Amino acid sequence: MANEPDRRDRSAHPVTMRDVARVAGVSVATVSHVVNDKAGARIGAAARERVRQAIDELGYRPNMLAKNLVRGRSRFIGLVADAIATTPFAGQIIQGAQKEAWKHGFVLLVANTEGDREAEDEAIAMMLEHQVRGILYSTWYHRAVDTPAALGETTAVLVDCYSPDGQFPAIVPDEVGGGRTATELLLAAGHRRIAFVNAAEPSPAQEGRLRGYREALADAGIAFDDELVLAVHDEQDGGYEAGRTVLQRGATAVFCYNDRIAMGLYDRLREQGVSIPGELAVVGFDNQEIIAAHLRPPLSTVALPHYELGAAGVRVLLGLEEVPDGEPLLVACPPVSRQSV
Amino acid sequence: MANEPDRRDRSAHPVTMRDVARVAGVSVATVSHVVNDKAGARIGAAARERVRQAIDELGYRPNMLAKNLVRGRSRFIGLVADAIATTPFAGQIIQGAQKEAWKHGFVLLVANTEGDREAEDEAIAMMLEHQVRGILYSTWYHRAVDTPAALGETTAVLVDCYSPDGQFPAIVPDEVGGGRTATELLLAAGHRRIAFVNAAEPSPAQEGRLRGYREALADAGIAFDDELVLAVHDEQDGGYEAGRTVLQRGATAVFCYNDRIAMGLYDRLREQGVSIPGELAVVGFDNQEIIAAHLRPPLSTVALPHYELGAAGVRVLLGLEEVPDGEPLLVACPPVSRQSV
DNA sequence: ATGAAAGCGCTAACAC
DNA sequence: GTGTTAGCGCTTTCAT
Repeated sequence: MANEPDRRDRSAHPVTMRDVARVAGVSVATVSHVVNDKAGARIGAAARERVRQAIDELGYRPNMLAKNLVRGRSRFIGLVADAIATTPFAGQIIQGAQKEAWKHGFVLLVANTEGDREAEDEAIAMMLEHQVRGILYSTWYHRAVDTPAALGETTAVLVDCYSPDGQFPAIVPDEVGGGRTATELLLAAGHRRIAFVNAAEPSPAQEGRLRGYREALADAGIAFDDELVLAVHDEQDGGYEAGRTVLQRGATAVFCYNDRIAMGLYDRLREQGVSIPGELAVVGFDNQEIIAAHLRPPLSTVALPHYELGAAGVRVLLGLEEVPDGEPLLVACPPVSRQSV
Repeated sequence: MANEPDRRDRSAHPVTMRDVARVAGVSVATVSHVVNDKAGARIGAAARERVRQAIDELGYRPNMLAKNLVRGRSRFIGLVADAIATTPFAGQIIQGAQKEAWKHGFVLLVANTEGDREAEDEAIAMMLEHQVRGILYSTWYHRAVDTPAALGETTAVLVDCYSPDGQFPAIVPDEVGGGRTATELLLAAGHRRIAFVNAAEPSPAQEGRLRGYREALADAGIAFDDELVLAVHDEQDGGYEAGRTVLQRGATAVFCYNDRIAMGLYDRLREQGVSIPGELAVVGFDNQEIIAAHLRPPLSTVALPHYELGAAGVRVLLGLEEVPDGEPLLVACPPVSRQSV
């Protein structure tokens, strides 16, 4: 009785509930009941035991396709992203969404579209055909989007983006709060002449972070000095160029729009032999692990909450969390203190 | 006839084939045939047209759950990854896999496990229940893995990792070739004293790249000098420390085990005022976009082919591509020339 | 406490 | 050419 061939691992998986029922000497209904631990149905301990045994004797696995079909809805959540490969950000969104989805018994269907409208439509159609419970539409940086029409056919939630017409619930980082946090990191260290190297192109981040910077300054009773805010076009190169100006204008600290700008700035400072944070304190934004944690000295920064954005996205999608009226839901950007302040 | 409410976008999607059949005045079989453009079945142009019209009048979408159920297999491919969020690498694997899967009409089911065995088992079980066609098991850096038992229940392919017992087909980067490529980049620029700052911990990458380095040197008729190969433990910090030694030993070029080591090395060189590539040429490895493309000067490096790894993974899984006997399939690491050589 | 039967939306023979 | 029919694996009344 020990050298029976083990049926458990054949590739095709034709072990159905009926097989289990036959082996256990019960009906499929009974099997269904014990498999799902149905509350209402009382099954005798004996039968239950026989079923359990048959199940692992045969290596039975429920067939979700059938299960979902009969229930009319699947337990899939679609996630369409515009740039999975280019940044680590999308990965964090996926990760957050996946974990939260799992927690509620859902599975993620992922599609990358590279921002191509046709690919998006195709992805959404595919998800709809799979009867997804809803779709998370996400971008890798915070911005306004023009959503594909097909999104309207299901429950959709925008992640790290928003539609200007407020058609869908949206979840975005709190840029203003983040700008404030970054500035406060510097303020708390006693700095009063704090420069801000901002991006040049307008965006929710560019505007929001600036506003946060001004608010923090105002709260600290420091007059805003626009000599101290610079706008750069490139990231690393811009930071490098801005380095000199910042020094000339007598700043003792600088808040960089993002970590990459800080990275360029570091280069300039190193060349000029100015020490961080001794002679100039710097804080970044984004918390791009690869950069921030490994610059010399490690960069204090403010994190973009991508993981949380993804997680909140599924919560909202599942109706577990509310979003304010027409407004996007704001997720806080927490400070990450390292050694540059 | 114009103010009929548009049924197209109600969230629940109860428009079935039967509805279409009724509206078009045909049978469901006919609808099925036109929807699937069945080769064998000849449908009259008139009926075909009526069906088409009914379809978009009602906003009908096929129900994949039902379709897959009746066919016995789904068109899902599972991808289990150990670190989606921490590096951009996983994103590239996902992206490659997703695109290739799509091309063949498959959809990706993604699960992140953070390397936790229990999470892996759960993920695999879930995928199996969804009747996936197969599973891609991937890691974010090239290494040997001990595969979860449940993988054996389906077709599995290892991506960026391999099982020592060769139980599953595996696809990994060609580290030796990559090491060679990196070295040749330097050789081609006329360098003869080329240092190699390697990682200290043994790994396929650590061993393979070193071998490639030696082979390239040998091919160029340059004697191997072990004074010129350094082993560092940390990445950025290690590179920084190694900088001095490299200079002392009279190297005119250096091949860094990865871009992060190169990043640390850059810092040291900048401090000592040595110019790149004028006084010292450097090449990295990995092609971590964020770092390599934005260092000053931009770093020449060798790319890890994650995208291709993922794509090849699904091809192998689908039986579209063969892997050598017990060996992993090697994917080339192409050079990326920027300005540090 | 357990089983019979209907049916989820679709495909695939096989009739007509 | 097009319709009829029998399931795919499962859940779920409703009987017994």
